[in-house]
Amino acid sequence: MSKYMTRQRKVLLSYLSGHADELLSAQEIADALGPEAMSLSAVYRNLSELEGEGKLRRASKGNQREIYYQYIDAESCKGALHLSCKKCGKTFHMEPEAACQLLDAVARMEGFAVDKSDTVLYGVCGGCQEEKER
Amino acid sequence: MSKYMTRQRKVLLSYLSGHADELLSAQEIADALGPEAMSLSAVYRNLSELEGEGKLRRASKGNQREIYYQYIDAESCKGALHLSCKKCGKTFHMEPEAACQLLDAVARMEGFAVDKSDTVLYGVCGGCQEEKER
DNA sequence: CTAGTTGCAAAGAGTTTGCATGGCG
DNA sequence: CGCCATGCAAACTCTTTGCAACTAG
Repeated sequence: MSKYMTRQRKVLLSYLSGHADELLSAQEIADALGPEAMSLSAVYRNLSELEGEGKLRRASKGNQREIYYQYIDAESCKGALHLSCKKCGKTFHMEPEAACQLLDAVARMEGFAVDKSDTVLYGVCGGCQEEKER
Repeated sequence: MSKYMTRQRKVLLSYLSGHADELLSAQEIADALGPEAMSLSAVYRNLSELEGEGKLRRASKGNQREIYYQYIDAESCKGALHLSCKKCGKTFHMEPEAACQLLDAVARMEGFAVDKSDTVLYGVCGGCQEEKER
């Protein structure tokens, strides 16, 4: 898709690499990079391309209308199932083998083939559960 | 929250009851009810209220920017895990017991407490898998 | 050089809100 | 009757797009 590696694209990719798995809005990314780095529209256009390449996923956050983008780093995320904590907002990874076992179980029982890259489990992480108990 | 049961509210609730679990946009609902039934803004206002009461969930569909609403009928959905097919768009329910087993497994392995009412598994349903094979 | 990219500003799409009118209880 | 809800249209927010200037290869 992308033929040229422009200055803007480099900065964006660099930023995203350092923030893999985080839910970021286009505006947040543009702000983080600074107005001199690249325009908002360039952010949108690059995000769209990354999405087309499957390196990025669109997601919604809470009950907001804004679109959030999540960079899926090939190495750290391959095959992992994503767990998102509603309290602290952090994303966790479930080991690929364990995730496959679970999803295979769903396939056997329901005849439904779950797609790991599109699915996110929402709940409360271990850390936040402890806080709650106190 | 809602103090009066207006004609519009009745029509809306009646429609939603017959379409529990479906992903519907505000516009689709307004169109289905007809322009005489209620205005688009009334649809939005009522949906917001239902959301506040926990009877409705916001969701995003595919990679669209539109917000979709899903009516969670207390009886048919309690405890069930939702499975959403990316091909046909239909939503399926996974039996409560089976779902609990799976999610308990996640809790044990990862220390992560999954919330069934917020989680949706995306993938391809049995019917669409067969079509694909042909 | 040439085609892909960028910035800016204008256009779109969807959702929310202000205000006067109307209707439930 | 009083107050909540509705309808309409304007206001908003976020995202996309047109176009001329720019730049990577």
